Amino acid sequence: LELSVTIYDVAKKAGVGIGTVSRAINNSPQINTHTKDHVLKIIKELNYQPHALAQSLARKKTFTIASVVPFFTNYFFVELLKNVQKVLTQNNFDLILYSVDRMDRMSSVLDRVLSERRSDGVLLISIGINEEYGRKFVDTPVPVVILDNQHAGLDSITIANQSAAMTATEHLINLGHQHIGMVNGHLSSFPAVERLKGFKNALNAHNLTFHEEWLIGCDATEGEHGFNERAAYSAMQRFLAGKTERPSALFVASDVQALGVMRAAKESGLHIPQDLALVGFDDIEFAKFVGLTTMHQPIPEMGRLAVERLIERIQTDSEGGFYQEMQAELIVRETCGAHKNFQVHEL
Amino acid sequence: LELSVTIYDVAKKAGVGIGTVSRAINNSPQINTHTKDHVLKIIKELNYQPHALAQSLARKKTFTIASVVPFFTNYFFVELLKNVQKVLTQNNFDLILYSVDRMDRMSSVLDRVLSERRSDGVLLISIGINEEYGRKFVDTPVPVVILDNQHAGLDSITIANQSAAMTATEHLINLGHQHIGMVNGHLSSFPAVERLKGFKNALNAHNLTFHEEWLIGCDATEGEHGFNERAAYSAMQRFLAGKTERPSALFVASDVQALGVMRAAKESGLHIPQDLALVGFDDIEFAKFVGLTTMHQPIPEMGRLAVERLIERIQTDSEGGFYQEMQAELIVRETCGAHKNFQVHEL
DNA sequence: ATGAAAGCGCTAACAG
DNA sequence: CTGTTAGCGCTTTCAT
Repeated sequence: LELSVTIYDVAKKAGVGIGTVSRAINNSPQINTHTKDHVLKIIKELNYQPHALAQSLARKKTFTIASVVPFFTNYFFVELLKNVQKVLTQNNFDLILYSVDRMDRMSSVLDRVLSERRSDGVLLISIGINEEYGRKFVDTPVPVVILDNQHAGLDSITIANQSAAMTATEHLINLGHQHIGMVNGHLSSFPAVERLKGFKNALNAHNLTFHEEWLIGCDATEGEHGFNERAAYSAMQRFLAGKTERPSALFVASDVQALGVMRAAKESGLHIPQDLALVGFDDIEFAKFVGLTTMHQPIPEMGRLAVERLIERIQTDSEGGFYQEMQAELIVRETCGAHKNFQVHEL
Repeated sequence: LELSVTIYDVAKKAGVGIGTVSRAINNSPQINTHTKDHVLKIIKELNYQPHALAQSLARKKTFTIASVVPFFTNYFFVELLKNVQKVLTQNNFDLILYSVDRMDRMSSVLDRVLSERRSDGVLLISIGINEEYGRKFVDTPVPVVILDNQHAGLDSITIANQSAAMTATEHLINLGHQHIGMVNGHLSSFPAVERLKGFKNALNAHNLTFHEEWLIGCDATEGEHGFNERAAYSAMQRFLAGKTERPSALFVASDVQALGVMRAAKESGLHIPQDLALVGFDDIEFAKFVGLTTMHQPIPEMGRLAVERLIERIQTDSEGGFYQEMQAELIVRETCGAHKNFQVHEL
């Protein structure tokens, strides 16, 4: 209930000026070792802690970064965030987390992040920005890096979506599938667009025709551009109800969606992979558990790279605008039917 | 690349004093509507945004709360955090997130949170604090609320662990099970201790004996007091390898652990629920997907309540120390074998 | 090496 | 109503 002790209290009790106290805590070289020890002792006694906000204001440096994520429920974000946080902590940076649930609130969040100056840098995760904000972010002096999305002129790190989608699709093709559909997120999402391209490319490359009616889109109104279990479940339900002719295999744009597809398939009495082969995308923790064949994203590495890049930008104010693609890797499990004696998760 | 525009720039261009500008942005009643409009127009023109840190310093109020969570990978935290964030946003508060991976770093985080004054309040999620920090937190002027744990003298919100564990266990008993084991987290965790008590109580109440060897503890070295899939998987593997005699049912202290148990059981050729019935705890999103019978925690409500309580404390500096227990609810799905025609998740 | 003083950008009390 | 001024708690010249 005591008012907190300030640098003045320390200075007075130590019999020095506040400048000296400041030098002591910031271990400046311009201080006598002896006085420093003395000041440090007083600090301990008084249990003094510098006021972080005052420091930030004076230093013009906050040692925190702001991260904005879509209102996270997709475990891909979670795993990303976990690693982002980890690397941040290792570098003594704090994290202010903004999560955006409704797209119409996005701009207000972006504006705040841009100009409130509470952070030294911003990390946009899975956030697509329009031209207007692209310009703003390019012009702003605060470093920005985008993860799982991209924008010209801004540091961006993504998975190689197209080639990964091709790999996934070709795996199905190599397994003998000729009738392949795709369940995708909403095309307002960058990854969704890219993965669709890759899917089509694979089909083309193998002289298979792309069936528009086998492209199962997920409702973006359910949030996250349809990249969630529920949206995929509903979409799949509708799809199965409406068609008699269906593909023998599906490339699903994310693991959480694959879960929804599996649920819908099960309810329709379809067996996976016998009746329907599946390959997902992400390799979230749960994928292993349900035997989902999927494209593994190096999530920890992506998080690490993004943060390291951001911190580098902050500390060296180097030029922005680099774009890096990470490679995904096919993890063959059971849902694609690749193994003869597959053991899927059954209770 | 421009240095940011300050309140002085606005004042000068508007031909007023900075006080007036301040009044305009904080919509104080003590300002002429006309001048206010004028100032606001200039603000728009200059694209001025107040410096959040400077505001906080001057106001002695940050409008942000700090939350510390165990290095989150357990989906229970994630869902909690999601709702915490949501309610915070609704109240125009920001979130600084601290996550602690190693317990030995806990104290440094708690110290910082306590005295850096970057936040108006702190929310401890699933964090058990010792006497020393308990005292510190009780003495500090900054409001604290603890979620999913408790400490005397501090606002705490938990699920009614004991009675929920009893309910879960009794469900198994009512289904006819006489040989019931429990897989638990590490006993350094408050919920683990409470749930064990409830488990034993249920056994006692029904004249069933508690078998120490059927108490399957999870390794806390894997983090989160053993409340994770991996730890449970390993523990279950060891258990199944070592015993010939095993219980016919298991109460599992969390859903993520139940997932690990299921994985181990499957690998040992055990069928669930025929060979082994299971009831979990939490009702995370995936529980439904795998047909896990479990104790549902009202996670959104808990998050909401915690934040609302914290904000109330912040805004009214009322007394702390209230303790609230929320009730869990049994959700019967398939893993307990309750339904005759159960449909478990199978591919 | 150290104390004094000038900010950092804003709010709020104080005169008018 | 509005301008001026004194902080908020710290860092950082600038003298000494």
